[in-house]
Amino acid sequence: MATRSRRPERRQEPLSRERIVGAAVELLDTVGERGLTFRALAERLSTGPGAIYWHITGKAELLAAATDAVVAAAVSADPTGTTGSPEDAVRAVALGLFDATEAHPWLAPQLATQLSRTPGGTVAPRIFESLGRQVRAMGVPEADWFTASSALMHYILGAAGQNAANSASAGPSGRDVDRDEFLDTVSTAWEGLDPAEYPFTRAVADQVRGHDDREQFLAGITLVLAGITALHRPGR
Amino acid sequence: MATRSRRPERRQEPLSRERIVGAAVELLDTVGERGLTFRALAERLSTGPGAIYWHITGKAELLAAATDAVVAAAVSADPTGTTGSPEDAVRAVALGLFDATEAHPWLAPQLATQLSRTPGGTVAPRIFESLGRQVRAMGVPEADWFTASSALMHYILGAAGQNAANSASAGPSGRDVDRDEFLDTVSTAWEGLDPAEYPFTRAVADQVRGHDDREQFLAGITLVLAGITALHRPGR
DNA sequence: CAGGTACTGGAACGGCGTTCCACTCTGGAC
DNA sequence: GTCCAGAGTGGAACGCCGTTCCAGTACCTG
Repeated sequence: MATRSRRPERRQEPLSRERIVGAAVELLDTVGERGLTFRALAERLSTGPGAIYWHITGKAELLAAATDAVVAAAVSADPTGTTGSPEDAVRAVALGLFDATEAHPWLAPQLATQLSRTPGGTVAPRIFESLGRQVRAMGVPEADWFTASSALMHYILGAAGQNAANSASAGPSGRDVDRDEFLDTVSTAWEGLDPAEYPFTRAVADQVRGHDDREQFLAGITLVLAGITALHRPGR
Repeated sequence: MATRSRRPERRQEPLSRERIVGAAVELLDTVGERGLTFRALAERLSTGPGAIYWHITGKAELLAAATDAVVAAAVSADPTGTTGSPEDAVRAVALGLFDATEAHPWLAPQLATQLSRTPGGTVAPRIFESLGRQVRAMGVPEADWFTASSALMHYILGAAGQNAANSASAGPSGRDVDRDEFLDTVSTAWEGLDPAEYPFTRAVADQVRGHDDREQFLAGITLVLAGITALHRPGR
């Protein structure tokens, strides 16, 4: 069966950069960053560690490629019509990244490492472009494009990084329970801080309990957008 | 010399958590994150790897302690009088962290990893407290304290993480040159992107060249502060 | 069918985090 | 002054990692 003459299929499917990166993402999602080893990756691909090095330079490139693949999918997710305002489009991009960091808990630290160690990479321009277009559409003057877009990107990356610890393992139903448990733990820990040194943190500790990360994240976006409007929008 | 009877000094100075963390920070600063190994640390402390484990659980705790030590020093740096406005105090805290990530290039990725993996740690409350007090002083109503402080913290951490790649090795004089070279590289890379996919990024590419990171960072802070004022300050 | 090239995968290397344990040193009991 | 329990030390060893090496295989070209 299948065209024998054209593709006799060496083994099953030839190894390729794409297949390797895909397997790496799966491995990261299931067993975490420490579980991604070349041996485990080789076993999953039914090959040896050496074969992988023909397609990938090393672990750094592997992680970069995995990060890039996930980010590319996240920011290019342009689901329904783009009928909304530029502000809504910014929110959509931001939420795409936020959700990606929740779906892939390894993403946030990896993003930070990537961006601070290899700023010439493909990840930063991808995010920057998606946000910048909307900033331009908001009517911000060209001189302020960079400042406004950077501020948005920095807030998004900072916030996404923070909120990535929640989704515990992979409970399909117990997710909200885990979340509440987690927030409760943090809240309790903050309430137990030294009153002399942490009066403010203690005062807001119970605002943490039961709050919605997504909503909180969006509130921050709104705040930054308001700042852009207040400072960089000429006509008012 | 010295009181022989009281402290005969076992070797020179007894090993302690403090001494270990201090050496770890020095090692991180000089040879980078990959250079911080238990063997190198042991050699620097004139001991063996095993002795370190009596004081520190493992590498994770070592990195957490090093991060915490640097952050604590950064946010508590309260130099001149606090006569300025709360907004200026926010800027001071933010710059403290910004400068810390420049002085310790390993800090930014470490912060992200720390905060997303161990949010109950001491690092987040430290930063949150410093910022939150000023938010309160700005007259933000209590219900918005958490949102405003979080937004500030997220922006600061996101931005600090981004800008940490610049200070190359340790050139005492050639720092600005390195900076300009680095920005030039990024700018050139952005100009070389596909015009169809990255029109916006290409358009702002030369704004990157020769800009001042610190100034840019402060512009973002101003932007977030403006958002807070616009949205959360009752009497406008 | 011969030869070259693209690709494979198992074996091996150096170095890492961590554990183990024989040992030293020290303060308190008698 | 003697002794001892236990805190503290540090070198050796273990298992696993990223990476390299290379003999071998499968495919394409002529």
